[in-house]
Amino acid sequence: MFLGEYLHTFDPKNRISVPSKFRKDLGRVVVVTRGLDNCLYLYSRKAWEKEARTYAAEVNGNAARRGLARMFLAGSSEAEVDAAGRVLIPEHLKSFASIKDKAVIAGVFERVEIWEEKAWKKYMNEIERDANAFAEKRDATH
Amino acid sequence: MFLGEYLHTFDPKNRISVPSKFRKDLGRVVVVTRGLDNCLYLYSRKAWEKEARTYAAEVNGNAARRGLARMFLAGSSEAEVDAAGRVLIPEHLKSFASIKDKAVIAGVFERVEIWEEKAWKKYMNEIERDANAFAEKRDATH
DNA sequence: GGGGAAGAGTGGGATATACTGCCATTATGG
DNA sequence: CCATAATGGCAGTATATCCCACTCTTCCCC
Repeated sequence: MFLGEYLHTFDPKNRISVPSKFRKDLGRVVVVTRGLDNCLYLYSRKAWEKEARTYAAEVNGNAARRGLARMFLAGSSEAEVDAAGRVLIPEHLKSFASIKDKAVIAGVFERVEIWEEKAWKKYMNEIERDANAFAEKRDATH
Repeated sequence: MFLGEYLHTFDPKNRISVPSKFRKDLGRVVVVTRGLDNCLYLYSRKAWEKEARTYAAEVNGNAARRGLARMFLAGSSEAEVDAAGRVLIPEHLKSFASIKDKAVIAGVFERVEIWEEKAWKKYMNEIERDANAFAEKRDATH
């Protein structure tokens, strides 16, 4: 279970350190992929496989499902957490999330998210402002 | 299981190198064929046979199935990965995908796809733009 | 409160490997 | 038999991967 938010910086080789509190649950092998709202998702190997299986079943589905499956699967990158607790993020994922060097790493229960610093702040401001309205909408679907 | 995306370039003789991470799973003998959305599919011999069998069962199906089956089966071309990790792509397949020299090689779980660089970028941009909407829709089915 | 130690986050250098252009050798066909 | 194309191999360059080193904070013990 991942909680909290951390501000870390990429080194010149596109590596970023995983918050130490997340390391145990993430394990040695992790998977990064494109996520919604222009952030990156970081999963433990096991958690990722669960997601991946549902997408893998859709690579021959209709255009929309096919597209999402490609975005998720081709956007995935398996990486090992190195001895210093860092993971390597491929260039195309880093640029997908518009990250230069500062990034927010946020724990969202069962997955970890990586956000461009300013995008995170902007998003959080909007959410806070609209929190009540969101709660109403969300409630309506249940 | 193939994951990730790579940008490689064709040499003057229509050969392109397979990302090193894909080589083990693809094996020495591979099959290239026409795919959906104007890209090429690349399979290991074994995986291709499995796909081919499902299409073969449809050559007498309705017009749409018949068409897909012909496109897939007639478009197939067997190739060997050479010692340097390259495969030769027939001219007619290369031009089918509108490839000049730069191509994106994407791992999509059980198959590999080869896209013209710009076509891939354009496609991904569209998917990204609509991703949230797709996810909403998909969510509604659960 | 101060000092020390341990852990966390960042940076950099060296070796290995991947990719690709080029050259040689073999096949092909006129 | 020559010309041209196709295949296979070599080697240089760039990139990635691994490992080591430093700083700063935090926590604990004295």
